Amino acid sequence: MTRYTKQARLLLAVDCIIFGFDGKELKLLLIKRGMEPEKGKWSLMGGFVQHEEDSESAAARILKQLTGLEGVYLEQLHLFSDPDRDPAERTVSAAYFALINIHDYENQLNEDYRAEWFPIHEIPRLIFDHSEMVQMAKAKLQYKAAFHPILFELLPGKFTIPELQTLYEAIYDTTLDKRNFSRKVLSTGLLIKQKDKDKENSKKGAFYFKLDKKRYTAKFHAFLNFIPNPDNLK
Amino acid sequence: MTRYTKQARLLLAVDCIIFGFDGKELKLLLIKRGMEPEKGKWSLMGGFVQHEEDSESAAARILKQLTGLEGVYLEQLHLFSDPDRDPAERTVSAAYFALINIHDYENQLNEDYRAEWFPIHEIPRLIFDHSEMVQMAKAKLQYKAAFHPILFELLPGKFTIPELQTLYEAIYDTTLDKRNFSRKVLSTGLLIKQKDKDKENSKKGAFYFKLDKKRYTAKFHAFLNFIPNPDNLK
DNA sequence: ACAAAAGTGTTTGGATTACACCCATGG
DNA sequence: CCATGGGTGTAATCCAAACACTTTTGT
Repeated sequence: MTRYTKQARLLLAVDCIIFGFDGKELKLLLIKRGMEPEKGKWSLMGGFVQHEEDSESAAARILKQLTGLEGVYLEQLHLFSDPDRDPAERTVSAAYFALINIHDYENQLNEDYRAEWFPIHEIPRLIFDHSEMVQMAKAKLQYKAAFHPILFELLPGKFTIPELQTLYEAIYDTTLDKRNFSRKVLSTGLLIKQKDKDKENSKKGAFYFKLDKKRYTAKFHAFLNFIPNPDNLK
Repeated sequence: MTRYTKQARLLLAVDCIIFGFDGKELKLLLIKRGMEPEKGKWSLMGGFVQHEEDSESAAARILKQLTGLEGVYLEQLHLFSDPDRDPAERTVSAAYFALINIHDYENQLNEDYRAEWFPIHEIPRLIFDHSEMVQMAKAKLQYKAAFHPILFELLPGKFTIPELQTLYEAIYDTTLDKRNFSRKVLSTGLLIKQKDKDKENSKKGAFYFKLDKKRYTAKFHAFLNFIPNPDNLK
């Protein structure tokens, strides 16, 4: 059997940039690294790709290890391959970003990792090139969410329009006109109005909506233009 | 020194999806694979990432090996990591796509690889998962070119508006209205009209334009909306 | 003189924006 | 009864699309 005898072998890791939204702020789930080097420092959740799995499965496995969640939105971001990125040994890392419903996650948390949610504007210093990964993930999320209805992945099954607007405002660090916003969102035909209201956040109460799963799947790649001037993104 | 002793090591390759434009058609540069397995079959140009280099440098090196070109537009596409993608040995591959000016390339060709340009609609069967890579690269090129002025990378330093339009039409397999197209393109302020004309392709002759490099760099990430209805892309 | 491609302007409809008031409720 | 946030409509503007004729010149 043929083998590529002269070539260098290396380690393949995956790291997950895990976004969550608590109704108010965009957050990132970080852990205290459990192994040397840099043990005890803040880090993205990661792990090594095993011999019989691809990097997508590895990312899903690792995400489940930490959060207990399956079927989460997970997308390959970038391969980071600087020869010196990990001082211990040549390791390249495929970064994935995940969008999770922060409420699903509560209670399921694997205590082993001492994970914590950090507001996106208060990310601590991270090991290796993880800060760069976070930067890139943020940029990609902004880019993608400007055109595709991806942010619903961050919300619970039932949500209100004002909640959704707060989420967009958090992602883009801006404020939006609520009349224009709700018109745009509703005009996509992706939302189904419910009979009940959320009374937590206001006296009047705001109607809940659910995603129309069929149309969501169908329109996922359509260009929806939620954001007024998507220039000056990257 | 710490090492990750229990983990599996593997090979990291890069493969390049090399696009070119001959003024008429979008093309892809393929080689006859020179090693086992699958020796002699059509393949993307690729190679292994060396111990002291990152995957970007490896892709640039490999591109130069084949075409002699440096400073080429090169962008990471995706990491392909199916455990069985290479039957010889576990190898993951970072795919990069390159946009080159097909005329720069002529004459410099490295004969060793028996490379040939194939029209994008007549790609032969490729080894491993290379067809999937090509598919993804095409989709990404379409996606990106709908918003960003990336296609100039495929043209020579001097080009005409009709040439540019032909290129867009080739990428999207469609036809465009030349009045609307030229207005849009010129309104970006990216083009500088030259004094001379191309007399090859018409009796009247079409004025040459050059890219305004400064503005091109500045506006590279802006949203230019060259394509009427970018829905139904992916 | 005619064929072939380049170049150019106007009109129309739809979409996006800006903007302000009323509604329902809990305290 | 009033403070708080939810919900809705309209007018003005801008942008994109549709569309046709004139120009140049090689043959």
